[in-house]
Amino acid sequence: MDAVFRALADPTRRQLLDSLHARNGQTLNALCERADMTRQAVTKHLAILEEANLVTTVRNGREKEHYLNPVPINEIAERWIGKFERGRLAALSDLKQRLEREEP
Amino acid sequence: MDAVFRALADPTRRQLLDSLHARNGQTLNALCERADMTRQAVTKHLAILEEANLVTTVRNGREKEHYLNPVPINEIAERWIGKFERGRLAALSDLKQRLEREEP
DNA sequence: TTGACATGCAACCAAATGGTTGCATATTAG
DNA sequence: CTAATATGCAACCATTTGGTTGCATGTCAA
Repeated sequence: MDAVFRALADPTRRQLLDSLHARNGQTLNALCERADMTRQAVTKHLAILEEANLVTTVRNGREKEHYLNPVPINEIAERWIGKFERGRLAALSDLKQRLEREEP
Repeated sequence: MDAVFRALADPTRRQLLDSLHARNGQTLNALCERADMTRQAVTKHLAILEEANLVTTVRNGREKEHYLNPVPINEIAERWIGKFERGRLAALSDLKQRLEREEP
């Protein structure tokens, strides 16, 4: 879970996920074309995404296909974000009340 | 949005959000008691959470109350995570169709 | 008023991060 | 076979990050 959050923290990595979301199974070089950095930098980002289980790879000859795995994102949405959403309305009205009390 | 993702990347900060979720409006010292670091370190984390608009503060005399703001988390859930969840179901049904076609 | 308490600010430090370059390896095409 | 292509590995570097210590400021209570 921590690995997923840290993987999502970087905009470049989110852009890579976006790219895979648009076209799944892209090769490393294909992903590099859309990114403004060296291939090796992209490789590092992909390794972090893989470690967070957000990307799965399949070796195909000398190429490596990258597939998006949305399960960890789904888990975060359900197990972590859901908790805060449930408390959302209550917290907002609570904050509003306190602010109004501050300024009579 | 980027600030929110980066703020959520650190486990200490997520723990602070948890703490505020359990008891909203806590003071800095109160938040420090649950954290295993100096007050100044907690201050820095809270500043990052504030900059991401995840935490709002109200000065109350010599104390400062911290309130959780779940709106940015909600926005991420709706605008960003939702996209991948939609793709997930599509991918699943796609996989299901392929499997069914594979095995007639 | 004075001392204790809550927070703020700044300098400093080690480690992690994000990127580069250079070279190695493996596979496919001609 | 050989050359081009696709990826892997490692060393190196600058900046950011997460933490510390030390001191300053502001507020409440006795």
